[in-house]
Amino acid sequence: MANSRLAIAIHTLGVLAFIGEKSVSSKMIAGSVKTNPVVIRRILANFVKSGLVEVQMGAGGGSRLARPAEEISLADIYLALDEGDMFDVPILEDSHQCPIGRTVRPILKEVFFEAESSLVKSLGQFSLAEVIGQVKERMSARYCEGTED
Amino acid sequence: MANSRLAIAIHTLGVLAFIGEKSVSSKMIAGSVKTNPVVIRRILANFVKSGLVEVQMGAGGGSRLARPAEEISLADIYLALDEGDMFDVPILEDSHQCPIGRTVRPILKEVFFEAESSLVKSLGQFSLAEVIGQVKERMSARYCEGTED
DNA sequence: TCTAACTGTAACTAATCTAGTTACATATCT
DNA sequence: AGATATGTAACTAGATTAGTTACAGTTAGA
Repeated sequence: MANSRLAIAIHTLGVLAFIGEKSVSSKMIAGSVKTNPVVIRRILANFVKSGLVEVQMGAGGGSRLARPAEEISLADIYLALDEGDMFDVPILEDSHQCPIGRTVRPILKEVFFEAESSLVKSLGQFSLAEVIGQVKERMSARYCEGTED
Repeated sequence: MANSRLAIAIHTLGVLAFIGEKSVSSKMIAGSVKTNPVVIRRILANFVKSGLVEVQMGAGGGSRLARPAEEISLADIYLALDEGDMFDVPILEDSHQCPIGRTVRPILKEVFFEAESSLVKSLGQFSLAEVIGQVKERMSARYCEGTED
């Protein structure tokens, strides 16, 4: 498995947080993330829907955070992407011969729901502001050393 | 996203736990899970590698748990599947123009590692025995009522 | 020792998902 | 009007998953 949507999403909002008040175009963000502007716009559409981002169309338009980066957690970002369940549990009809197969699904559903909730809770402990804060720290440290790790 | 491997894997070990001492063929398990025996054998191969299951080849062979179901947690099962990172973080070369892009990757790696650890920890709170115990409970409840939910 | 019942694994297909891309209608500023 | 944005549909390429067939190797038991 491996899905880079969450990483791209956080990076995208990170750019908005970094820039601040000004509107940023999807083209600029795409440059930072190194992908196509349409990919960025698709992700931004999720954020508009969940109220994390405000977008302005037309010349000089672009997007910016709808609230301070301190008040946006990584859980907010993850949930805004609306990716659905992390683990799938195949449906077996009631007519299925094996009683285990007929019975185990709701139990697994519950367990997976709890596991995914733990993940979201963990993501909720970090704010976008903290992530950007760390980026700034490392950027300046790197600049002073004049070298990469 | 959606991956049913974990559900199939737990179901598979559940059958082994349910049967107990006797060896169970991949064909039988496949019948319960409603899939192909090869799919089951592929998953069983992961469990053999991590020591959760013992397999015997040849006539009358099959697989069984290598230790009691009480001592197998859902985290053990998840980790045995060896699915790699849940979230990918694209690599941007040091030469990449945007400093955010160059710097954010290790930070996201850390955050995602913690989030995934929380998920594993949550899975670790359930044992295979508990899952099978609940299956048995619901099976008998269902039998008594003579109807489905 | 032969046979039937197993596993291990390679190879292929079909379905699904993600990312990337082009294209174009629509909106907005100057 | 013209330049600059977004929104979104449509297509392609690549990766991944599940399902399937096929077959070599292993083992128990008649």
